[in-house]
Amino acid sequence: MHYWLMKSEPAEMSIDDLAIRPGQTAPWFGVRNYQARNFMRDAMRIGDRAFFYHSGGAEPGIAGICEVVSPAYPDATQFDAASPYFDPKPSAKAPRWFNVEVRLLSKTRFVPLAELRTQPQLAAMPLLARGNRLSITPVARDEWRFICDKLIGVKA
DNA sequence: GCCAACGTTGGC
DNA sequence: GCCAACGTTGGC
Repeated sequence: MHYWLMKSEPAEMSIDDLAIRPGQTAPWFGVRNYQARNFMRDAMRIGDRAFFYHSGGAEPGIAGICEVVSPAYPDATQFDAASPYFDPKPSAKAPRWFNVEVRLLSKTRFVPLAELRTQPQLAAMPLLARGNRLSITPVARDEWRFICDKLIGVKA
């Protein structure tokens, strides 16, 4: 199993929005970055865990824990001219963008980005790298355990 | 609202 | 294939 961190702007979809969806499940559509797409398409597996991270809001940070519940499949919004995520270049035969689906496992104590930055054990996280903008980043097993055990207070 | 950092585009 | 220009992300 692999671990991830997935960013969502609360205005787009917050942890509470996810919590009230049918099955507490949502497609992670709208990723338009090749590196993040490749993580979803090539590396994510059903059963992988991910931190649900709020970005762009008043206070960024980890808000919950999710589980990957589907393989990656073509992101429908790339074909939808009415969607802000519309991309004219891909075709149905050659889709460019993919998404998995995630299910909420638990809403957690909110762990602010500023708190993550103070932890030496987490210094290598891509999330904390200077200038990082990737919306999906891998989390190492020991980083996952540390955040769950020491910061959130749940068993990893 | 600002701006640093980064990815993408497109002309050559 | 290079690289300047542009658009976007996201913390502050």
